[in-house]
Amino acid sequence: MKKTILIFGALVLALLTLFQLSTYSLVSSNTSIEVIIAGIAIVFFVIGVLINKKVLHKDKDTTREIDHKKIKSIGLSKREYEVLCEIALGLSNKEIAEKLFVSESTIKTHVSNVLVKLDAKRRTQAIQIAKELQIINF
Amino acid sequence: MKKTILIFGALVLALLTLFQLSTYSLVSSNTSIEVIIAGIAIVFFVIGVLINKKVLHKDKDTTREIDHKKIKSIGLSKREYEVLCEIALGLSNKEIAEKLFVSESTIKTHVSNVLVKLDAKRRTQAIQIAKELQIINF
DNA sequence: GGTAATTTCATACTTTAGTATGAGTCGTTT
DNA sequence: AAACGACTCATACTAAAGTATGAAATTACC
Repeated sequence: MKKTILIFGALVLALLTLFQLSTYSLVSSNTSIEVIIAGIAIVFFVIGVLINKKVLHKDKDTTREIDHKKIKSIGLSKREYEVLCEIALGLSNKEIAEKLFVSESTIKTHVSNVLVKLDAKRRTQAIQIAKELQIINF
Repeated sequence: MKKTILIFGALVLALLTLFQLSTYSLVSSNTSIEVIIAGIAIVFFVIGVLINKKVLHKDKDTTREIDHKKIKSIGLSKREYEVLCEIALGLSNKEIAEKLFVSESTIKTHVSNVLVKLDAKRRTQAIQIAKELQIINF
């Protein structure tokens, strides 16, 4: 947050400098009017694009980044979360068991725990809920 | 596409007019230099923001809009697609049957057809595949 | 008007998913 | 050391999901 304020302040300063420089150049008539105006136009155009990009980029991030704090607050263990991710990829219990080198019984236990903690009745519903909680990537 | 070119042309024209107007105002000294520069700056800033917004908006649309043509090319019927969407929402066959006012048998038939057409072994995998094909919203 | 595709439903069956319970192991914490 | 949480596994069971097959009604299309 402090960084943002600092950058913003520097930007304002730079703009004021540019402003003064422009008026000075015009008064002293060292440079042609068109060049100054074109320069101003380009600079502000770029600034507009950059600011807009930053704002929209933040939006995209918040909708795609996974919320690790929420995972803990829900009470999902590391292994349970792993299983949840594999479920979301469309794997069966047997396939998950083979992928994680454990028995299918173990996966069933994990799945049951995940369903309880996410308050879901089925694995498909768990996927949906996990997505809404921004716990998994989609 | 023609519309875009037309708008772009109009924009360029408007900018040139503004440009000429600015230089004229400066030469005739009817307006203060600062006001003109500030005006130019604001106009180009806004233009930059708008253009950037349009470009990024298009990106978002392409990643989120569902591909109706692909649904047809896969061979999914209207009802089968409906069922697919309900599956993605995490509903069971029974719940889907109640929501669409048909029997569970019917839903099972539709689900089987969907799985074959999407080349999926399970409904969870069907969700994943449908997502990759940009057939359903996520 | 006939044909094809869609939608509907049923029955019987196999497979997968999910629940309940109990228990052993391992690492951490107190 | 004892207690705790996380991970593992098994067995036995119930519930859903998915397959196969056949068939009737509806709709769409030529």
